[in-house]
Amino acid sequence: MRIGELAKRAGTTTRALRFYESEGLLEAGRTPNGYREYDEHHLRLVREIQSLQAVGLSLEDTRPFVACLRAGHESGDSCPDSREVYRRKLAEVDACLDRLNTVREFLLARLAFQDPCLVPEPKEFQCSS
Amino acid sequence: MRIGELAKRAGTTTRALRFYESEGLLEAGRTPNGYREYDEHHLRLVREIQSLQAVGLSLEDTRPFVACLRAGHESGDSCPDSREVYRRKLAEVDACLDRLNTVREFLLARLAFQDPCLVPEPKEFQCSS
DNA sequence: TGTTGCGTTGACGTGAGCGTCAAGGTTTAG
DNA sequence: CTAAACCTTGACGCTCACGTCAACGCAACA
Repeated sequence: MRIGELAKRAGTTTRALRFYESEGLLEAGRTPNGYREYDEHHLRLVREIQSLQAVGLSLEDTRPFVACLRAGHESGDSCPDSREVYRRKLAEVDACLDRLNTVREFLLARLAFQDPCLVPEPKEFQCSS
Repeated sequence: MRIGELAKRAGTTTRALRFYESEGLLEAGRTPNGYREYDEHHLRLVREIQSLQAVGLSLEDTRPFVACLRAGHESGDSCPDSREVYRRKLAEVDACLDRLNTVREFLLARLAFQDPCLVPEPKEFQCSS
């Protein structure tokens, strides 16, 4: 199938697919006229990437999973590198939960009373996912 | 005091202070030679902005607090607009906590077993703070 | 007088993951 | 034959809160 169809079937855009390729995540074959050519295996890879992104992993973090699938494993997270990414992300999530709970307490307190002196935190504060 | 001293006392940079001014958050006076001129009140405003940013509020969100202080209130969060920002942020944080807990469960499950089919979520997923 | 260290504006860079043209070639339907 | 609907590469845009020059003016000290 060509890029438009793959995009449609995966529920994404051609731009995203070309971007994945530019990042070395999705190597496509080419037809004689230069069009990209994909198969079901590619669809599987794209779905894997999407699932992982939905959990908050960066594109870079999906790399080991894609490699794992391309290495022939039936699931992308059965390789050590993938599991390491899971562990790292879990730690991030835990830290983020702690931080957000603190923030939540702060907001509740501020909405309840007034003026308890603001205490700026260690600045290392970035929770996203 | 001039911009360098204010930056030092607030623990920030001159670039940030100029940026706040360009955003209309921090209006400075000018000496005859064109230098910006600040006082203790400005320092208070900068500290307010920093505290709020540390809790995960955007610069845009700090606007009502700054306005509240400039309106003469002793605390920036005693005005209705400020409290509304708190409430909105609290809702965001709650949604984020829910989402992160889901992600956490997912990661734990994946690290424990293998291969339970990935379920991509509603895509409206962005937790940051 | 020269140097160092302040200040000024302006403009481009950063990161993530694409969106959105631009300017063309190809294929397909009518 | 032609127009629509695909495809190609390349390049700039977007968000956010500044960082980092560049090129210059002003001030203080030896």
